[in-house]
Amino acid sequence: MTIHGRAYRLGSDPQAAGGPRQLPARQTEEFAVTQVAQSNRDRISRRQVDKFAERRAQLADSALLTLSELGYARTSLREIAQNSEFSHGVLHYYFTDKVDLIMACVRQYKAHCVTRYDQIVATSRTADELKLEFAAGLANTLREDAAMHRLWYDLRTQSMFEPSFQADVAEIDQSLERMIWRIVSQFAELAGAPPAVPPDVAYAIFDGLFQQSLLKHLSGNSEAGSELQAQVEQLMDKLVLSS
Amino acid sequence: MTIHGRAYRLGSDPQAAGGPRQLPARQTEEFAVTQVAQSNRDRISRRQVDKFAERRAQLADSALLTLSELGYARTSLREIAQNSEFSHGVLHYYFTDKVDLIMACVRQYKAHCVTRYDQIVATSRTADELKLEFAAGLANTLREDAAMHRLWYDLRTQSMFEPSFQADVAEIDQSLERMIWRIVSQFAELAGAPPAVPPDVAYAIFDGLFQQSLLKHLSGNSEAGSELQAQVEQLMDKLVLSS
DNA sequence: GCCTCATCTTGACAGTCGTCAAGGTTTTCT
DNA sequence: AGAAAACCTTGACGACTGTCAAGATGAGGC
Repeated sequence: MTIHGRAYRLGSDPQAAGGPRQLPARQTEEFAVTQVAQSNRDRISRRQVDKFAERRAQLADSALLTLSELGYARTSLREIAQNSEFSHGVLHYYFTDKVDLIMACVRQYKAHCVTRYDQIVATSRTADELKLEFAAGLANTLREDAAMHRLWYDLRTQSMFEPSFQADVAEIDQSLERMIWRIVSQFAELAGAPPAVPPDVAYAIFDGLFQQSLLKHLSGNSEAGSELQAQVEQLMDKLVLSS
Repeated sequence: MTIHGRAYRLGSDPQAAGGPRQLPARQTEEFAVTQVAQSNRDRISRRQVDKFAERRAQLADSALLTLSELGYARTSLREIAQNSEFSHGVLHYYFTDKVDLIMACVRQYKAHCVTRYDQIVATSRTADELKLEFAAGLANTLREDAAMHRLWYDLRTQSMFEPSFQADVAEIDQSLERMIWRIVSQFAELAGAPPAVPPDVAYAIFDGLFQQSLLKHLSGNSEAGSELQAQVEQLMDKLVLSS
């Protein structure tokens, strides 16, 4: 009756692959259950789903560390498991396959990353303040989270070869574009001048700058961070139309 | 006496790993050879070196095709050999290991790529002409050589993980930066205004734009090429200081 | 307390990987 | 022509890969 406990992909639910066992899916097939038993079962299965999703997140988090250290090409499931507190079998229990795991990692990454500058956007009172804080924030994450950033570029490039990565990667890329646009448009508003470039161009510019700086930083150039900071400060002004 | 025919890495020669057999290296150890015999031997070994380098180039070319189709993570030496007209053993005859092969590919790529716009730079008579031709050229190679470009981004990202890739990748990236700068500085000169950004920023901007467009193109957006073209045309004017 | 099911470990499978050695084939030199 | 060296093929090795099944372990509901 019950699948003996392996993760499986739910056709309808593209996200967290639907809880432990197929309990939530099975409910609809059940016949004649009392109202109270039904709601009881709901409560239970929801708890199970939560636990399942929690461990998935925990494993994805751990996998992110390994991936960011080795890169996609050199990371095996066994290596990921070894850097977690579980054995390699668990991965196949919580993820249908490697792609499923990697995608969970990508989504986990997004959660960490995408709201990074919203605080700055919300609190900055002048265009200059926003510009300086943004530049400093970029330089800081370049230095602090270099490994994670290179993983993002790695996975994004993988999506150019692996169609199964495309959808999720594209979605994150778009939310990064929106993140950048919140900054640029707010900067333009504070400066009292319209933006000089559309959202996708603004994102491409900062993404290109950041990637170049990351390359320099990871090849041992310790000035890459402050250089990026200066570049961003000088560039921001050019992204709004001066009167 | 003679190594039985395997490729080996020469400490002094970082490039094509020094010819067939160790002949060129052995000459210095020889004692008492007549002048004519020496020059004769030179002629011979040079021909052998040429042949050796030729086949290396041929194999690297073939490998580039496979790599650009599958990406670094999914390309094996056996797959590369299968897409060439040789067996998998030859690769180990002409290349010391996988890294050696990949680096040969990267250098091969550079030869194809780096002078792409020099013709345009040399013949354009006005700033507008240069701008339009450059934008059209970028859009064209985006469509025609998409697979090769994604491989470049793949390998460049690999260099963030693999230190053995760093030197060669950095060198190519710098010559790409110079390529872009030849265009921008010539554009500025024709426009009669100084460039608004330094070389590294200019390169980062176009690289970012191109990479975003490549992502869109490879995910099925058939407008990516013409969008890139329009973006570049609009952006070029902003890269020189208007009076 | 038992019983059930979720969870996790262990071990194994069929492949594939990079590498290398032995030997056959072709080219080159004398 | 014969010898030597260069070139290429074949087959194998140990290690590693993703995946999966069988079973141990543990917690929760009755």
